[in-house]
Amino acid sequence: MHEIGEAARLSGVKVETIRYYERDGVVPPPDRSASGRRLYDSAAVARLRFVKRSRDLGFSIADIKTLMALAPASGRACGDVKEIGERHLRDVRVKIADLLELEDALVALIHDCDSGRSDCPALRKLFAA
Amino acid sequence: MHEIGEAARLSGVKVETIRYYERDGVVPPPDRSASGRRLYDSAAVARLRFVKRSRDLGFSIADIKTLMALAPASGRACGDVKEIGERHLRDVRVKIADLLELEDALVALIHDCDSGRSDCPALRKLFAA
DNA sequence: CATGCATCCTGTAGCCACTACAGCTTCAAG
DNA sequence: CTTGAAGCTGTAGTGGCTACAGGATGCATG
Repeated sequence: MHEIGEAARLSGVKVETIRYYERDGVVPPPDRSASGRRLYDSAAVARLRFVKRSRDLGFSIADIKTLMALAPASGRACGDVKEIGERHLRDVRVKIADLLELEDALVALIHDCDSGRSDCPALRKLFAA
Repeated sequence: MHEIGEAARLSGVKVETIRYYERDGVVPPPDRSASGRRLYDSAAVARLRFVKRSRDLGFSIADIKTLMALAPASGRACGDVKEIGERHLRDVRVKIADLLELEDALVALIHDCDSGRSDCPALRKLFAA
């Protein structure tokens, strides 16, 4: 059994964030010690790690709740997981495409800028009709 | 002189967002009609368009405030603008790199998933120690 | 002149996923 | 027995909007 600080160290989720996840219903409320401190067993720590990994992969809290609910299920689960993953993958690819366009636009924007210039081409472009 | 709705149409910034920008100090408070309605001249509309373009390019509100302040200045301005643009460009490139990694990780995650499977490899990976 | 409807106004609350206090209690070490 | 770290609850703040509620105004029609 681990107190919240150790659970944080073991899972990579910060203490405040763990409490937030509990409030938000992402993870179930853990047992408490006689004095009211949260006590996490290894399954609870594994759940926190699951949430951490999923967040690092960019899944929303809503998606993670769904994934957590699917975890103990069987049969249909894997297809549902795949669907969530593929939807997220599509979102990520859209974001990448957007950012690549953005990159080009930014390069073009500041291309002719120079510290000595009195008439800034970037500002001009941003202000142009 | 345009009321806020027309200013919104001309600039591409939504009505509520224009009011938010005013509250936040991104754009100065415009003149008012006798009955208290906001009235925007073409310079004010141009400022809104400037903010819109900059936001579309991913600049933060804080950066946009700086850019707006630099706009009327001369001499040093263009170098400062370039600096803000380059910093933002670096951020964008970091985000692109992160998302490309994420893309790979997601592909790997759901690669072996299938709707018929009872043991989901994605969930397994997320739960793994 | 009255009615209706669009548009405007202010002020406040909600979104996401945390993060950061304030003010308190508990626990282990010295 | 004191000190300091770590725990607790509850609330407010972050960015950049968005969405009401509840009212006033302005313009076209009957």
